[in-house]
Amino acid sequence: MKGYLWGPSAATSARTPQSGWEAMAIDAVGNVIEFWGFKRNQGRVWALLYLRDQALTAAEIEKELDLSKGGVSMLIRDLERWGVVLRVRTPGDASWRYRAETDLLQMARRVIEEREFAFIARIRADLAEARKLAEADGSVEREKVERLRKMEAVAEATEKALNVFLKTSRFDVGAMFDVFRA
Amino acid sequence: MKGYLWGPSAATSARTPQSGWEAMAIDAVGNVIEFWGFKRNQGRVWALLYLRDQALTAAEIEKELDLSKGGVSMLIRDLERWGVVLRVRTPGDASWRYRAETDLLQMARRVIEEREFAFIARIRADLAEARKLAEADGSVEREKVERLRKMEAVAEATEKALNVFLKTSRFDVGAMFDVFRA
DNA sequence: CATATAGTTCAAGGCGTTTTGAACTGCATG
DNA sequence: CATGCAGTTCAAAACGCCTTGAACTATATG
Repeated sequence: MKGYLWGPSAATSARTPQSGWEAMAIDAVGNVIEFWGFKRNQGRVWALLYLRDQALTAAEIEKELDLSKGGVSMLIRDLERWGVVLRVRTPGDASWRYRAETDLLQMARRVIEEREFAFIARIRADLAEARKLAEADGSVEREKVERLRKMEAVAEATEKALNVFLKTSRFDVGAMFDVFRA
Repeated sequence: MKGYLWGPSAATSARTPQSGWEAMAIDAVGNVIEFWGFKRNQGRVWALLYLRDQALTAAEIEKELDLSKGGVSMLIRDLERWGVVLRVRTPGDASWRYRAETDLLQMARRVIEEREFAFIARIRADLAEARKLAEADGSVEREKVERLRKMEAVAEATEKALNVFLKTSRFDVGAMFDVFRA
């Protein structure tokens, strides 16, 4: 419903969607990717490139998704860094073109691993530290220390669940996604 | 580092922490809970009540966590609705007191189930709809429809992974957390 | 090397969410 | 039934994140 609907401009290409199904799919991917903790527009850019199945210029992406020049630059930088978009130089053309690599879930897993694990690990460390301090302080009741220990377990549980989450997306899902790589 | 450090007020109770370990633990729980998609301060309120192991008044919570009156009211409302905090009336006291129930992870799972599944389901529906439209439109290449189908698979994968995530936190973790209920 | 166009950077602005605080409601008590 | 305090509500402020757009840098071309 947002972006991607500023008039027909029918001349652009035979591919320009008349009915909104392309935009709908693009936005849907944007939403999935947002769920995984990335920016909506990162998902939309990837989806556009993937669906069109051809390398587009930054200017084209900007126009198709109704983003700003600077925004496209930054979004592409992220996607390149994660290896899900490739920058290619076409012969007679002065500007770069970008095309989608297909391992979107792989990258999600990788980035989440780096990002979230560090975060949860830090929390666990804080709780462990708090418990140690409480234990050292002789005046703290045993029961209270016990409760701190249980709270640590919450953080551990989160870490563990996250682990399973990622493992699943690696094998279960990963196998399923070999279609992409084929 | 934020909230919870406005001077000693040593008279309040023998429990008032001199060294920051209690605040540290409370903030850590706030961070875990935020990770699970709730408000940081919902976690902090729960953690305070759980750690103190006694029913506190709204005024006390307000003071201990340096929150506003209105904020405490709303936070408690949420926690009550989710069943992780109970409202109790003490005999000689005009005001309510609140105490922590111990099934924090249970509630996280329940709320996530309601909230996230609906969200992902909607996305999947959008993608399916987009594919149907594309299929109906005869001018769309087969390859493109195929790509739409693969994008649907991403959404399905997300749903599946989420499922495993929640199942894990139910059994694996759930078992571990029987200590809370004991 | 001058020019034009592509791409990058980042301060400022926009936007959605959370928190505040003041007005209000409700309840218990004298 | 008047008073005071506990609790609720909600508009406005604060906050954090994302995007914009203008200035800047890099690159290709004649």
